[in-house]
Amino acid sequence: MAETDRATRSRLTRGGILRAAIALADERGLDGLTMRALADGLGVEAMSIYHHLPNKDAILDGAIEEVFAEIAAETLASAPAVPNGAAVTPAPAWDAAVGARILAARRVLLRHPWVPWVLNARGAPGPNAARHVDGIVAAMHDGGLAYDLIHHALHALGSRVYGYVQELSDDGGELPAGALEQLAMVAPNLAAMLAEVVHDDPDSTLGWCDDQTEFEFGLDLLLDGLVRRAADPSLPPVE
Amino acid sequence: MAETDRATRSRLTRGGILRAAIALADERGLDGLTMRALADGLGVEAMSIYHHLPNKDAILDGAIEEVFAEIAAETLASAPAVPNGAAVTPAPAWDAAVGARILAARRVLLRHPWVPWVLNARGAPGPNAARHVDGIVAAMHDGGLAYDLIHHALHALGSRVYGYVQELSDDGGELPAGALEQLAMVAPNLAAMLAEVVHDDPDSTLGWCDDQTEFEFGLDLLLDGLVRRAADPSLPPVE
DNA sequence: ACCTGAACACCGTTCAAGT
DNA sequence: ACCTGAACACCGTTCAAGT
Repeated sequence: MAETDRATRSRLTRGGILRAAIALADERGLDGLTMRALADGLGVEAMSIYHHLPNKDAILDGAIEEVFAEIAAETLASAPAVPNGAAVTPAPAWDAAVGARILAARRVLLRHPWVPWVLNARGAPGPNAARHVDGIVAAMHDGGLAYDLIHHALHALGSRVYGYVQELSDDGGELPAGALEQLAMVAPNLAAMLAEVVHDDPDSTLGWCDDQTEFEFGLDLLLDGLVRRAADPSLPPVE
Repeated sequence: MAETDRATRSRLTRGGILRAAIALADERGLDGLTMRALADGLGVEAMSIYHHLPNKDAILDGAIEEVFAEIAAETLASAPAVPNGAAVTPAPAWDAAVGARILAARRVLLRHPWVPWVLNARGAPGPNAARHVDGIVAAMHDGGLAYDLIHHALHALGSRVYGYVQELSDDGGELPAGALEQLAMVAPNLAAMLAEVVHDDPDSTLGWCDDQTEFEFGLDLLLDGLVRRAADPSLPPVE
């Protein structure tokens, strides 16, 4: 079905190109997403794409926007929209509401591991991304936070707002034999820590993503600190 | 002097290549660091470099290691080494010691704005980077934190351990006229926040780096939370 | 041994044709 | 209007020579 679709339909659409780009990046990674490979998958010549999207950056931006549409659906399914009138049900704590939105985004990004790389390189480009952040700002504002604190909070959360943190250590994997002993010669404390922390995270096979526990730990750390500062503005360094 | 140096010395060295690579990336950005441009600056043909470094990734890894040597010097100048015996002077609070090390790294990265991109793409590769992390682990361990909590802390701090956070919003700049009104139609809460937060950060001209206040706010938020969890292990979600 | 020049296999993209 | 094919200006890198 999808096969005949692809074979018969030589007519390109912006949406079809973006969906194909997402599928290709999901499957072969960001390096596999080239204009020529994308055109190949669409049964078309590379240059045909330029009649619907101006350049590759536009494809990446468009693909990211599609992903934020997915995030919006996932958010709606798990976190109710913020009512902008009086709440009929008892309002949930704002930090739980924010956490739910962020974790919904994370679930979607786990299906599209290349997205963080594009976001790092190009930022979050369009209205769908803006709406995602807007929902978080709204939840915080409804929780009584001042815009100034909300602004600091967005910076402190950083990429976590979009559901990811760039993983740098990749300590989940199995180190080769003797690696720990060699590390101990240059970084004994780090080696001692790694030796003690038995690491069995079968989930962290994706190199980019930290495992769920670490993500939630860092998220709670930040949200807790923000809750405390919202309650007691005399706390350390807001401005 | 440096001119004649470059002109007369056609003899290449690994160190000289790495220093030239750093200077080139500092000056023209990561995209400007190509094998051909690097060779040009060294007064040599592109292929000559391959006799001293196996490939471009090795150049990037080597350059990062040089930068971590700079960080070590900066750390030594501002944060005393952790004594591994009994402290003669009253030991500083571990969070202050960790913060000093991280802020020292940040000062160095401000001189090399391309480094975060390489670290994101390739991780921190060598012994100098390991020693930097080791100093932070040591400071935490001396402060009485368990290795398990230290491990969580490293994940929660993420790239902040190396002195940076990837900036995504770039909200410091001047928005074009009417942009805020247009944003308000799709993201009213976000727009209201931006409207209220007058942003005058002349320092944040580097797109990649958040300004010092935001960096320290997020850092303090995390360190405070870690201090509390170290003092009261019954707190939320350690494991 | 160290350095060179031409060439290869890729990129994204421009341009002049085709229908 | 939409799509094509050749070509351009770049990459990192291989290879066969040069000294």
